[in-house]
Parts: sequence; C-alpha cells; structure tokens
Amino acid sequence: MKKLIKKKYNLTVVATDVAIFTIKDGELNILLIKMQKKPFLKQWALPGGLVTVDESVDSSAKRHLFSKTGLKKIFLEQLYSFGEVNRDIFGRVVSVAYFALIPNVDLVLKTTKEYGGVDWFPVNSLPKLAYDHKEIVSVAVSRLRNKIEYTNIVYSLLPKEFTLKQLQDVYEIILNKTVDKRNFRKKFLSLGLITKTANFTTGGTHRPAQLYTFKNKKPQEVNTL
Amino acid sequence: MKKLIKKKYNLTVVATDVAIFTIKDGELNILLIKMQKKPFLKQWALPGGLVTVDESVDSSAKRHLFSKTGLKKIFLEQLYSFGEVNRDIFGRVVSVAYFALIPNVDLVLKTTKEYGGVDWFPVNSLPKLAYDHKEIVSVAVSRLRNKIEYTNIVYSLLPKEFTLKQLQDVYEIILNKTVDKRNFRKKFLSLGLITKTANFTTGGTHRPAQLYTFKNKKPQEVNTL
DNA sequence: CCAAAAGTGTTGCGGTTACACCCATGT
DNA sequence: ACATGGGTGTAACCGCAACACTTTTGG
Repeated sequence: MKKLIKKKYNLTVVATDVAIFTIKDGELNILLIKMQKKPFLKQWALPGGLVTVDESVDSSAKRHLFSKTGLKKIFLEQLYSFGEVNRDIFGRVVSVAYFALIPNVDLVLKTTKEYGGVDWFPVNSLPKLAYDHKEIVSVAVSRLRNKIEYTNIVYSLLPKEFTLKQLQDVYEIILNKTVDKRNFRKKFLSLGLITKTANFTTGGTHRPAQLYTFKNKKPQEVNTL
Repeated sequence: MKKLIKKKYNLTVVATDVAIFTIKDGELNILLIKMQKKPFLKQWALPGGLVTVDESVDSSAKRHLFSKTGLKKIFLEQLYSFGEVNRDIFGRVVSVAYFALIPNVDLVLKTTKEYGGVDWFPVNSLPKLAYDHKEIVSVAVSRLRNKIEYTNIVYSLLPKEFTLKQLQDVYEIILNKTVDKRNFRKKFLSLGLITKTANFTTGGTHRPAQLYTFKNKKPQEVNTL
C-alpha cells in the first residue's frame, strides 16, 4: 500500500515559469534563457524552476523573476497552470505560469552556469521553444492583450515619466493595430489615471512633448481602449 | 494519505479542487462535501483530491467532478492555483482550482466513505469551510460574475429548453441586480445565440412562454450584458 | 372576470468614431 | 525655411437605458 501510494503520487513536482515582457525597439519582447542540457540543448525556454517546499508558489515565481532581472516590486500575476502528463520529459512536472511586465530600461540580464544565456526576443519572431513553452507564451500574450484593454497595467511597461505618444505606441504594439491620436488622448486623459508633470521632452527636432506620470501604480479595472 | 507523503518523503503534492455551481431555489448554489477527519471534522469543503501521476491536472478535476455528480461533458474551466506554504496542514499541497457549471436538474449526489455527506449550499450563506476554500469560492464567484457578462457560458446553467424569463433570472441571480425585461430580451435575441423551439411552457395560470434553446454549446466570447 | 406572468417599441443620452490643421523645436 | 513630431475640436453615428400597456392562460 505504501509502495502504491509512492508510485502513484510522489513523483509529481511543482514548478513555476515566468513570461517576462517588455517593449523594446517598437516591439513586444519576452525574456528567454538558453538551455544547455539535452534534449533541449541550445533551445530557448522561459525562466523558471522548481518550487521549494518552504516557499509559496508566488514566491517561487518572484524568485525566478529576480534571479534573471534583478528586479523586485514589478507587475507579476499568475497566468495559468499547465498539467499535462508528458509536458516535461524528465518527469511529472506541473507548472504554474506567471506573467510579468517591466519597463523598457537598460537592464543587466543575469544568468547562471546552468544556462547558456539570457536575452530578449520579439514575440512575433520567437525561436523554437523547449517544453510546452510556446503554448505558455501564447496564453500570456492573449492575457496581456485582454488586460491592457480593461485595466491600467500599461503603467508597468512605461518609465516613470512618459509622453502620450509613448503610451499610445505601447497600446498599438500590443494590440497590433493603429488608433486615432485625438481619440486616444481624449479617452485616456478623461480616465484620470495620469497627470502632467512639470517636464517636457528635449532634444527632438520638433516641438517638445508634455511628460505625464501615473497617479496610481496599483492594478485597477477601468476600460481604457 | 497526505500526511504519509509529507512525513515520509517531504514532498510537495498537487491536488485539484472544484467549485461546482448551479442555480437552485432562486439562488446560486455550490456543491460541498462534509469532512470526517480532524481537524476539519464536520466542516464542509470543496470536492477534490490529489492528482495522480498518470492523469493530467485537467483530468483530475474532471474525475473529482464526475465522482460527486456522475456528470461528464459539462462546463469545467481552470480557475486559479493556490500555493501558499501552509494552506494544508497535512503537508505541502498546491491546489489547482477549477470551476464547473451544471444545469439545475435533479441530480443524485454521490459520496464515499471518506466523506460525511455532500450537499448544495447557497453561496450567500455558506457554512465555515475547511482549508482556504472560502477564498477559492470567492475567486470562483468573481470569475463567474465576470464571465457571464462577456461570454455565453450561461448555457451551462440552463436546461436544454428554457424561457427568456429563466435566462434573465440566471443573470439577475448571479449579478445580484435587476435588469429591464425589454432591454434584456432585445439585447439577448440580437446576439443570435438562441433560437425559438416549437414548444411553450404549460400549466401556469398565465400566458404560456416561448421556449428557446442555445444554438451552440461551446464557450464563445460575446458581450451579453 | 380576475390574477399572474408573457410579450412588445420608442425616445433621449452618452460615448465612440471619423476626420485636418496649426505649433514648437532643431538644423 | 523646412522637416519633424506634438497638440487640438466638432459632427455623425450607434448602442444602452428608461419607460407602460396589451396578451394569454387557469381558476
């Protein structure tokens, strides 16, 4: 009986995987790490790893996020759990996937000896991914597209101060469609989520742009677009 | 069983819990089972249990749903995963919660010797729940409220043929607000999700009501209310 | 004939969409 | 002065909300 239980239950482990997004070079990018072990040698994968017995699943996701980006206190939300029997060939792994949004800042990406590298990739031209990570990315992108339309999470992708143009660009990149400039500004300003700062952009060969900042950096539900 | 695993192998295990909803006596009800073991003796909990090594997490949820209701092929969707370290006092258990919707039919609920009973409870007057199941129910109810507004999942809560009044009642019960009869009918009919059948209600001391049926019993995204 | 629920249209308001020109700066 | 992106208003349209009376049946 004990043996039966062992066979039947104890081989399953829990992991977390994190889809970390940023806007870079006018595209939505995701952070990937390069595998060094067979059978995924030189393939790319989402950062992640096992959940230890003494950490919560949320903490595990935070830990993996921090280990690659050095960032804490950023937008991180549970996405979906993936539990097919054969999704990981090393054994039975149930993965709780998360997605994170970080502003486009120059960031020193970190890695460990365990991996062959870490880099950003545009979500529209991804390399072949290990495991079922292609599916996870697909779910993450859908979720991001949905949430940007009825929440204020876009603040997570922008620097502290930003122009209305930058804001609009983020929407256009993520939704993959153009929006009318005047309508966009009217709508977004009427939401009351952002306020003018005292500052303007400098240096462009054109009229300086007003810089804005988010009043609130807490996730809220409000129809944006 | 859980205790054995924790003590002996110091492992994290994966479980599923299912929030099964139906409309009953004009209220939203949820199915609960009665615990027979300390420390939750005589407390109520969501149906669920461990994921075996040879079944997917989805299959596990389906299995637990079937074991209590005898139903297959009903609406079942992953809700959220709960992974706090101490959420289960028997050991480290990460639970993937699901929610299910079943029509209000007379259903013979089943249980096993492991539990002291199984019954429906209105979500607005629940008994004390074991584990963190109160939180799971709360997340499930929120999700249901949200999804009923932008999908057609309401079909899962109604019998094959139903009146517009029944349909409206379901919305009013779940959203906990009244809606205008004429606007509701106009809106819902214009969505094209349902069609008239050849049948009418009989027996009431009033004008018979047209019976309708859903064209499609697949989840779709369409703004309903 | 009376009670009880079914069924049916119109109007006003508000939000979304479509659309084109002037402004401030650097070179 | 010219090239570049920043910044602004108005009118048409459409979906949503508000609202009351007639119909059909059973008792």
